[in-house]
Amino acid sequence: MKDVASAAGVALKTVSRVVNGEPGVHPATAERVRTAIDRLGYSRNESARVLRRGTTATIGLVIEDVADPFYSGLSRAVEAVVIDHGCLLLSGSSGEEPGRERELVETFCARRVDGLIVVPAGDDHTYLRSELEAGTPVVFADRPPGAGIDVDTVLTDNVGGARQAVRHLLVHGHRRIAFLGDDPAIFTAAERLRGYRAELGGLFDERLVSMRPPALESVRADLERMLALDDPPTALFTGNGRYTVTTLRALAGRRPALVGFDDFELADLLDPGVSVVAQDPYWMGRVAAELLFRRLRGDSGPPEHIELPVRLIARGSGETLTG
Amino acid sequence: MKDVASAAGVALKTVSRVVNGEPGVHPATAERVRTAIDRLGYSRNESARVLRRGTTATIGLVIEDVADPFYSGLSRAVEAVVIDHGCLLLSGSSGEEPGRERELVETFCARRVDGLIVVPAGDDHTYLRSELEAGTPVVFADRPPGAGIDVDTVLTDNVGGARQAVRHLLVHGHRRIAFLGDDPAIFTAAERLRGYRAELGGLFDERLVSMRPPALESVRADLERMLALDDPPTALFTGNGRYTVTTLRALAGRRPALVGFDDFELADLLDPGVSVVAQDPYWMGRVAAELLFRRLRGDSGPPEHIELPVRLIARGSGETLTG
DNA sequence: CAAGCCCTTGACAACGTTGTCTACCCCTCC
DNA sequence: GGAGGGGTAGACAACGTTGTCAAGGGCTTG
Repeated sequence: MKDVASAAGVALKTVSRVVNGEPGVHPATAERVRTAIDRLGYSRNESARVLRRGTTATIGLVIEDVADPFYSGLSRAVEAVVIDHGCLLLSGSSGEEPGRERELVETFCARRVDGLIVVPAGDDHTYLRSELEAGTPVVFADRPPGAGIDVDTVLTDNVGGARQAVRHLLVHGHRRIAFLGDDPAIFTAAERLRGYRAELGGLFDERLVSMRPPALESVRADLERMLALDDPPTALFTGNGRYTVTTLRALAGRRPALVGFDDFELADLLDPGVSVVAQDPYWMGRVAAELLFRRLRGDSGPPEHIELPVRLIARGSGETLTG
Repeated sequence: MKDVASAAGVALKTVSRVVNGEPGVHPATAERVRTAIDRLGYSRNESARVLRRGTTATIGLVIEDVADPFYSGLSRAVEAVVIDHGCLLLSGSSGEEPGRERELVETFCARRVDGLIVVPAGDDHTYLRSELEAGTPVVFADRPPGAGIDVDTVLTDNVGGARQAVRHLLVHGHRRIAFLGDDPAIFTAAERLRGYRAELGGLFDERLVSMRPPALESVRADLERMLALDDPPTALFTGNGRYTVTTLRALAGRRPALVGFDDFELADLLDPGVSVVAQDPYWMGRVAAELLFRRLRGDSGPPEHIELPVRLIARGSGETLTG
């Protein structure tokens, strides 16, 4: 900028004014400055600007894994809202590791993001306290913060969704309904198990529950074990999109009734189409981001806890009594 | 930091030393400083640091759309490499708009990223010239830069992949092979068309080519038109993952032979399994990122043009002569 | 005991920007 | 003609950090 100023024969401040479109610069001068800028290929140093102004126009997003369609959908929605507000998005994947989640949050804070959207991997967020006290708004998405922290949260109606899935299977005559889901240490998995159990009531049988990481081999083993029971399941409820796909693969052609949590591309093209209770990741991203920007605009009401509904999409796999 | 210094009763510089783990600080002093840091919840202001040091430990990534599995896979790979090098990744989606691509690149440059990985949307990259001259390394991935710019590039062997797909169908007896792909203004689409045409030779028939955005309705219309010909296609070659899925949907149960460019989740679970020539987005991301870091370490050889091979995966859909 | 060295610490400037305050010119109006 | 006002322009400090240089104290060594 100094170079531009001397090239255009004006003071530093005048260049600054031109760059920022501030009024009070003679058109001819402004033109001269712009020419110098183009000629020198100058671009404003954003770090210096941030340092001086104290605001970064940047939002941080911590998700679990960009390559998971649920989170990449959420990511895209957040990015769209962030751009609409003229801001930049910083994002990173925690890979379900609490340490990495914290690292990312701290990196983002060191870069002085104006706000944060976090899909937590861990369940201790006391490390966020000083940042929250400093006034940085934080919105938790998909999973709530750990004990002792109360901030804006956007969740899916996991319990209701699971109940809806199970009820759908019950209505179609199934009595032996298995649940295959993620480690119950993960909030959404635990909630869905809770809904499953509540809806099943007396029909609940813990031998029909398998909860561990969605590796093909382990899912297959659990499935074989269940199907070998005297009273095997006639229907399956899978706890998330990855689980549904892994289960389909493990079934290798066998087709007990199936309802999955999360919609996924091609669910309609399989035979039979896979019935699901669908979340809308794009919507969740939008809601979380809009809420964050409302906070940034100064809304300082009590923390909001939003719960998004799910939608059951029947495609065939949950409507048969074949088991 | 000033507050920390006075709280700990030391000079600014001593705090700086502790924060950066520099040697030459008495352990007891360091401990006192650390206590003060914890108590005040201090975190270093990265902008000031960048301003002073001139290096940001940040890489910028411009892709087409985070929510596309190909790009989210690439994204994840780049992120992994970037983290291994202790850097932060800035990423954004261009949405196939040249203007947005440029905006993103310029935003990243204003934030003084140390390097850039770009999946270009436009075909004029002269705007990058001053940045390149300033010494910022740039790697193009998936698509090459526009005329007049010669930088590191990591592409897929699009022509070879398309030939391989077509050859596979020819070997299985097909003579009427249609191509459904994206707008040929998109580099990869044009290249794949070129490979398709080259491999078909005299069998090429322009009535069997459809190239436009992958909207269900237009794909369906083109497909119906082709299938209504006197000598309709008995096999289809689809130009990318989104196209393959859209085509499957438009086919609505009819199953001419099909080979798609790009692998996709569940391709193996459809009936018949969908044969594809598979790219590896994760690998492309790694290669591009490693190349970028080699440049950052000072490698200043001539621009490299890497072409990654594809792999044909036969799953059944391309091995039948049913049309 | 003095010279010299290492260990620890601090003072200060500089990075590139912008907010504040002031200076100047030209015009209008009394 | 002088006072006042709007339109332009610049000087300067400050943002929070780190690199450079120098100072002080305790130790070793001749």
